[in-house]
Amino acid sequence: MNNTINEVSKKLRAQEYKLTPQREKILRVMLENKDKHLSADEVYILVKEKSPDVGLATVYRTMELFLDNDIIHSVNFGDGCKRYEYGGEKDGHHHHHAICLECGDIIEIDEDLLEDLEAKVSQDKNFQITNHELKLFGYCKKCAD
Amino acid sequence: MNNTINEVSKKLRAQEYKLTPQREKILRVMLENKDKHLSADEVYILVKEKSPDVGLATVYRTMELFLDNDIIHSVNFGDGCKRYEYGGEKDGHHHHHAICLECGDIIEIDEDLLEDLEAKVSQDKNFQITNHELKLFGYCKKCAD
DNA sequence: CTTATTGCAAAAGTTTTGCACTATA
DNA sequence: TATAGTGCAAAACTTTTGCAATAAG
Repeated sequence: MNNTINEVSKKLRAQEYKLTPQREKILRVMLENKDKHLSADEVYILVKEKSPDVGLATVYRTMELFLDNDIIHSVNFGDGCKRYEYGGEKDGHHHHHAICLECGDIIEIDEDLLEDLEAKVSQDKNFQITNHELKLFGYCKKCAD
Repeated sequence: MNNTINEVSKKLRAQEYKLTPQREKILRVMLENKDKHLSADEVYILVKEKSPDVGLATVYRTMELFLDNDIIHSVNFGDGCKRYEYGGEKDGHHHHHAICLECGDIIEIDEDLLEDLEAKVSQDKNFQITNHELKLFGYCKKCAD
């Protein structure tokens, strides 16, 4: 993890940004919650637990900075706020989500499986695809009728 | 179009809801903008042009009603607000979107092409899929390098 | 008449911004 | 000591809600 933090620090410095103590704390929270989809407020609460003197505005500004520098990416599940996950867009196409309409559980789908579709769209529509986002809605094992 | 309005009216009455004049005006705006993705505020502005005495709260409440009754569906492009499009979820899996990162253009993709992927996910994860949402990001013909 | 629906204004929730203060190179 | 970064509070936006007035069966 410290290795990752160093890499991020380097990436930021390359763009003349600093990895300040606050930003590092926020980054640590993102790394410790790689599997979750945290809202800005949730990040804020988690950061506050260990460092009570970090402001919510700093969290928002840091998320924006991390997004711009491709350190995190955001997803929107339509629940009223943006959610963030460690890992940039340019790290390649990332995983999909299956969202249970009953219990709200989110299942990660690591396989890609969109190559054929993308090939067709790129050809038919003359659209150069750099990334994608797929959400499947339905019912998980527990909740299926 | 009047035909569609009658169908919606029937659908609502079946659930003991009325197609009030306000709701009909909102529905007309949705029908006149089938190809667009309107925010609540944009719908409000369009409705106001012809009927200045309709309130924004009514637009929000009507969108909720139309969503519940599968008359419209919503999409979220991460720009700070929900967007709505005529046509329900249950009308079958609907089209995908290719979003140009340069000019913001949204290209509709009518083909589905996700059957194989869904079959695999449903089997591997034991997840019963009822709908999906796919966004492709990249560069359109005009903007491609 | 009785109940659903509406408009308005207020409230709630998320995100952004202005500004004075602080840390840091 | 310049400049980037921060915390706080205020503002901006989207969405929801309470409530009295209205409309419609």
